Amino acid sequence: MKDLNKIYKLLLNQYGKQNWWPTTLEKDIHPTYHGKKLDDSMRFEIVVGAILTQNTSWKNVEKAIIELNKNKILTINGILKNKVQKLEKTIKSAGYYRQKAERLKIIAKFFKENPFSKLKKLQTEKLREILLNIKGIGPETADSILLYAFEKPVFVIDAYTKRMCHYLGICSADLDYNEIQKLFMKNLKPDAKLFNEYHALIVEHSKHCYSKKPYCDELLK
DNA sequence: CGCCAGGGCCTCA
DNA sequence: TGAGGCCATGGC
Repeated sequence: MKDLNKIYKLLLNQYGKQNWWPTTLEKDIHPTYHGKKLDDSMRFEIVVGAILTQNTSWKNVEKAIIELNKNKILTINGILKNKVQKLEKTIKSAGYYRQKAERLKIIAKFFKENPFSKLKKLQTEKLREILLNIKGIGPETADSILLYAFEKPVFVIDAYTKRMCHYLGICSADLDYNEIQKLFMKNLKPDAKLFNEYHALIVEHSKHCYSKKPYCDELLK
């Protein structure tokens, strides 16, 4: 069995750097993050994307984010000022739009009351706990926010990661979120840049190998 | 037409 | 605590 560091090297070699969090920079509509230092508006956009992409393809999320930006709703105050019905209409393409509109309201309120500058000073574990107590934020969304918006070395586990690990014989199919996360974090250097790329590479690789059955992974098996 | 997409909440044992 | 139902649009 290949170890997790080896798998990373294979994926990086195959697909190259992913430079997440992804944006539609070619459309020149919202800010580009590539190689830039994150500011708070960028961090918030990442949080919004993390909510919208729950069980949803990024393509559909991208449309919703563009619509939010066009309507000047892609900010904490924008989300707070607009009616939930307006939010629902704007993010419709992302699916589950009623739930997600409500969730955006809740997280906007949270980040209004708790600025990034304050939250950044908290211990990662403490911040994770706080995020998990927000309605609409589960383990994957919390960890995506920690890793991509706060740049904390937290490994994000998603359905693809579980599928891939099970297929490769790295873990059993029913291993729970925290256990499989530990598996990655114990075997890798705690480096936010590494975790950022690794998770993105797993998603990219899985779109090729783990989207439709029967799964077939010539690269890693 | 059916399946899937970068999940999470609620309910009910 | 864990399995199952539910949420919903768009691509293929």
